[in-house]
Amino acid sequence: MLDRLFGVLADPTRRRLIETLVQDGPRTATELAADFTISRQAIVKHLQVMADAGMVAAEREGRDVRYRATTECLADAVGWLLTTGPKWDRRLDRLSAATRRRSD
Amino acid sequence: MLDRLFGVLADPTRRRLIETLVQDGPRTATELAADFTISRQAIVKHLQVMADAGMVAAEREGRDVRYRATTECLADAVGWLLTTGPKWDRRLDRLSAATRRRSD
DNA sequence: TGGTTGTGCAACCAACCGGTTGCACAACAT
DNA sequence: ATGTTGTGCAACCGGTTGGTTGCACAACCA
Repeated sequence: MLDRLFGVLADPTRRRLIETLVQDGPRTATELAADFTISRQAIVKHLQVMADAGMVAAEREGRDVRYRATTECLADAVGWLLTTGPKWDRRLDRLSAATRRRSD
Repeated sequence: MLDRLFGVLADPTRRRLIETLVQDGPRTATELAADFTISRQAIVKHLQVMADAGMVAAEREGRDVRYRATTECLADAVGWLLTTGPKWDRRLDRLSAATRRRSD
């Protein structure tokens, strides 16, 4: 799970895809491809990897497939950073403490 | 930078290496190799990638090379998560707010 | 000095990855 | 019914990656 999550985050194209979906809302692969230099199929491949990691969801609308950024999927990533990080970096320690204090 | 950082985090062996170094303190490659099933050279390769990402530092002591987890290297990773995440997940939004409030 | 132990370097391998192209098929518009 | 447009699938390609083995060399120990 963490593997796929961080794996997605490790690729700049994938980060850009996420940012786009988060800022501009759900888009289809062909729409997204217009903003990128790579082909639609390459985009689709990325989106499938991302869907596999639980970071986007594919929703069919007639002929189109609209991809939406999935919320709450970063919990594991942040979780790992905040459990391993503190012993490591005092700044993260404070951040981790802040999380515990403000969690609901 | 983010690429290499998340790239390191995406590999379970590398995460285990980090956890080991963080918890048990600096270790040499041969020492580490004893706790893993893979060869020393494989460990060294991982450590080099991690050093390249600024997550560990290699320090020579006579014949040995001791690897130490580098502090403050997660700043960029956490930074990205906390800038992109908030628009995405309300829980991260609160966390981000907490960071800004408590930063020094 | 000679043996032991740790590191460094290089070659090699199979598998994976990011990307491409080509084409079939499904759905919409006219 | 026909043309257009979006999706899905598969093959293919070069580069990277995680791992191996073998060996040379440097440093410590006796």
